[in-house]
Amino acid sequence: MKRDSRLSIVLHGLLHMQAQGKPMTSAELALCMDTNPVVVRRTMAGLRENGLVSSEKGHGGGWTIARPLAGISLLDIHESLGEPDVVGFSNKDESPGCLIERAVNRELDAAMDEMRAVFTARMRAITLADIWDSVREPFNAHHNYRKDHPDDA
Amino acid sequence: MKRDSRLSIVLHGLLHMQAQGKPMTSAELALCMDTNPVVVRRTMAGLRENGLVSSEKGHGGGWTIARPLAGISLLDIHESLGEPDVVGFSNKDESPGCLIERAVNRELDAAMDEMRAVFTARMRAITLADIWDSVREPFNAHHNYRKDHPDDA
DNA sequence: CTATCATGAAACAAATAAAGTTACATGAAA
DNA sequence: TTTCATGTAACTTTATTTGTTTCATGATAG
Repeated sequence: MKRDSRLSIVLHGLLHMQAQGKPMTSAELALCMDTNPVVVRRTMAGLRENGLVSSEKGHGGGWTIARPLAGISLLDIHESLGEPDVVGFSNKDESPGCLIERAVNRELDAAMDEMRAVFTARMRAITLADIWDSVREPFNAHHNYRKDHPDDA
Repeated sequence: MKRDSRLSIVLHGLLHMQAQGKPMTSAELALCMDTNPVVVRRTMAGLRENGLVSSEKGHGGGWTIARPLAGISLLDIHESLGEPDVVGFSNKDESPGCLIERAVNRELDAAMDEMRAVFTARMRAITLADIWDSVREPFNAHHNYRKDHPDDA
């Protein structure tokens, strides 16, 4: 366990929810995603706060996507996870007195900012609908049949 | 201790070596950089293997930059550190069977690749000489005096 | 009503990796 | 031959992510 894989986990789960077409429990999602029900709840909690998904208790409860797929960008999801830093390195000291270290920080900060900008731009441009379509493309090409998918209703 | 800050550490050290104009011991560098002599040796080791710096034992020993500053790019240094991944997130499973997860990985991999490309391009374009110049600029502007720096000899 | 199911949340344990530290061997210079 | 400095291995500390246990809360079925 090293790098943050929550974005990967959440996206995987959301698209399984879409494929299912009805509420999925944390336990079901955890099975799909090879993880733990508590991890699912913990990770989905931020998305619920931002209105991307909703959750219901009791019989027939579970998780549901609360908005059209085309209205949920990967950036929305990233922000719902608390915007963890997507850059894997950092300066040793963020506000040093040493002029040399400040000059080093300036260069590295510029690189980090550009990396973050590239990430943000991409995540803003991609919606869940885009990924969902890319999942269904090979299937449709093979079977030439699309009626049994929930979003075709 | 969270993110990898070795690049920051090494750059800081190299420019202090440049400022000093003579070999600096690991202990001296560690003081400048608020770290430990062993950390300095460990971090500089990769740079020595790649011929960017040299080290000498015994009296008067220490670390020296082995090439002109303009011939050392930040990418050279990054590679000498073993090319640690500069992206701070990852896929949960790199080669999953699930088609949905594969589609998710495709999107995130594309974003990660673009971030790495941006980083690499920037690091390739910047040399130690560039940063060294940016350190001296404010000094020169203030004092209008440049003769006491080793690289002006 | 109550038994069951599912989320909510807190607390704790395991895994990983960077950085710090200790200890000692090696080799060069005074 | 003493001192200084690197080379290296082993261990500890700290930070972060993920996994796990436990129990409270609330909703539905019967």
